[in-house]
Amino acid sequence: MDYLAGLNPEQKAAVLQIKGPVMIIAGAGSGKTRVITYRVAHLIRSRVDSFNILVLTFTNKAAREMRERINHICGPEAKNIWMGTFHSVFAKLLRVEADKIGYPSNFTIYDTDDSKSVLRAILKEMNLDDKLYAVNFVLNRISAAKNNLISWQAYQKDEQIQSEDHANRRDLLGKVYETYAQRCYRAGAMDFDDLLFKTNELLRDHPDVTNKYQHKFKYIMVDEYQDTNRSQYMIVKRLAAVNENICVVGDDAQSIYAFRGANIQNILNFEKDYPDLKVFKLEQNYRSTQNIVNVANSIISNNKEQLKKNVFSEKEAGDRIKIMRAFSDNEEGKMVADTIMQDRSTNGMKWHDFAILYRTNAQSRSMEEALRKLNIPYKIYGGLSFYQRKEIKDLIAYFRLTFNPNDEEALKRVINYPKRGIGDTTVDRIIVAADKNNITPFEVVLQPNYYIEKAPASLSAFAAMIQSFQVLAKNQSAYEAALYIAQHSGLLKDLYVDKSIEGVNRYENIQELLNGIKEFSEREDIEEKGLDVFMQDIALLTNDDKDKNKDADTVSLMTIHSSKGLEFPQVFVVGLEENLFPSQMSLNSRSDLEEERRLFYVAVTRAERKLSISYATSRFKFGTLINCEPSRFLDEIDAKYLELDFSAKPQQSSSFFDDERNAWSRKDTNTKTDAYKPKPATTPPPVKTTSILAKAHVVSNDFKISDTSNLQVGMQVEHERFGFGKVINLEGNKPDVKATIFFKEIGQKQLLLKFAKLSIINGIE
DNA sequence: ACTTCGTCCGTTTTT
DNA sequence: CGGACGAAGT
Repeated sequence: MDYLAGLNPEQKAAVLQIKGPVMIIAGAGSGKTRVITYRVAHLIRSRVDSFNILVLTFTNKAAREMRERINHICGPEAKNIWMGTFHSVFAKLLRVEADKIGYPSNFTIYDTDDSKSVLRAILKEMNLDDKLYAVNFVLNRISAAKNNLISWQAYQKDEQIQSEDHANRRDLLGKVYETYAQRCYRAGAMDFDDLLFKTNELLRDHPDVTNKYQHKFKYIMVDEYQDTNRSQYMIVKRLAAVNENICVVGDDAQSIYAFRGANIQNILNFEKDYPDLKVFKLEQNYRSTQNIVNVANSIISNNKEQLKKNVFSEKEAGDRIKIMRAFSDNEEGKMVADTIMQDRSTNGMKWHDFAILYRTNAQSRSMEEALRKLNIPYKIYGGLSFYQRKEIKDLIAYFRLTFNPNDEEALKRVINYPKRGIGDTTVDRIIVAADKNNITPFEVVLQPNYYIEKAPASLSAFAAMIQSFQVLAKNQSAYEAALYIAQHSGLLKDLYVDKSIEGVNRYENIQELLNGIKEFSEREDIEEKGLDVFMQDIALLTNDDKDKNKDADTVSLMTIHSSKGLEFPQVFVVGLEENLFPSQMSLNSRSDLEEERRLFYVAVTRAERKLSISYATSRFKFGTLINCEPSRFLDEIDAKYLELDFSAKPQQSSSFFDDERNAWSRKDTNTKTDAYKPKPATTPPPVKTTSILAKAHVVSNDFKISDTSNLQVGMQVEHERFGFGKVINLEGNKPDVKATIFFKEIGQKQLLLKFAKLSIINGIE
């Protein structure tokens, strides 16, 4: 029982309570992960079969870390535990049970880009106003519906929803949702929300299946429970219904994902679901100094809705929290970089002891620039992940198509990449034919001449190629198949030819992916090593996956959202300005604002020893400079914990920041509104630059378009815009003759004669 | 069929 | 400022 020794009484009690419903309210830095891992270890030591344990997390990283730690304590038994993100665990389950809901077990997982692309196509087909039906809006709406377990049928029947859509002149949203759902189904694809939504349908409609998993997962633990949405909530509730050995862990103060459907009520009301619930509160913070904890507490106390708890620290009081004011976003970056430079040498710290946290990804730019200037090594977390890069998605699209030829998005992505003469019009014809005949686009491609007019021969070649991939993928290892596909699709060559910096980069990325697949192929610990297995949850992987040099000594930059669960000796929270943090979007409702405040709470509680908070009084937004006022959140912190790092005015009034805010409004009462108007009226109309170049050549009086069918090398010609030139080469056949012409004013150009308007001046000199 | 250029648009946050 | 999309040119 050695693992219990290092726990405080509350932690220990939570670990030991393995039967029945349990809720652990874990304040920031209170040793939550330890408690979960030890609790799992304790389950196994208590002779619970590891096959009967399910642990759900929100990020792959959390799952991986936890598995490692449990592995450490329990050894190989850990492997049998179902542990992972909601999305990956239920994707796995759905692949097993796919036939029950009419899906192939190798269904594709559409990422957000895929979903948007499907929607764009639908909205276009339906001829809907792209202002009213903005893709992002529509996707959010559908996503919200799914997360609340509202099917498209229910959506269309729901009077409240319908009247709301009607009032907004978006009557066809329900129809869009329906088409979207059908399109995904036809493609054998599920989006992120479907993974949970369909799991719910499966469990709802198949009692035998539900029963099976209820008895399999006798012990269920859910991390970050405050971030669950209705869909996740219902899955957990169903699975736990028989044994009720359900343990949820979370912190209502750190619920920051309402925007994607998380419902904080799930944790606030958990007790109502399980009356004989045992609640444990972990209130001692082992991470941060007292000052930091106190600041965090004073921030969160402004929220109305919360479970009451008293987070405290017994560490030293620590430094006061430094508030920095900058005059611009660039200066803010400079101040942060300077401070890092200085503190590192003064206090003998490592680069990796520092983190810079911001509200929006766009803010990383000014920080990066400042760090680069001082040669400070840094790493940006989040942003677009390896798997979101174009070249990676392209190759993966070939893989997807190989295993699921119905995957329409994958098909559209690669049917003409690399270029093989299948243009948009042909693709449109394919889609139309597929819709009309109620078949998948790939089936059209298999018999192009039967379904569409004027099918290019390259279509059949493309189909044959994909089919050859299918055969190959069955018989070869993941690596062999992947390499073959990369080569024979032409993708590898296409990238190889591009010798630009980005081109070389892309080529290297592909190599890196292939290496990753190779490693996968050589793994000893799994049975099935086909490319299809590798592919299964690749859509669910995110950035932190292939961190080869995660030990590198660098400053960390990331959004506050992605910092959740992490901790750093010294933290900078930047951009504490009205309309940025709190975000402008959150100012309309109390609950949104409270979520912003929780986000601030999360940011502050990442710091172990030192915390600096900064704001700028002006910054660039969409390329224009705007004025900013300090965030209201700054006022909410008790001033006694603060240290203002600029020549502060005498603090006679209750709040310094009030002064500054008033100063702004006195100076310019329109600051707020001006900044967010699309374009200030003062901006002069943009100067047309095109005509200047275009008119560089004045056409001769006797310019008339000649018949160029007998054009020969060496002839002098005149072009409307390019001026006088000499033909230096001709290539290509009949209608597609391409001429290379050297123009006196402009230089060498390639022109297609069937389009070019040329006047022949004279013959060969 | 493909390329290039101009316009419009917008940003939270992510599995 | 940067990406996404449509129009016009090649």
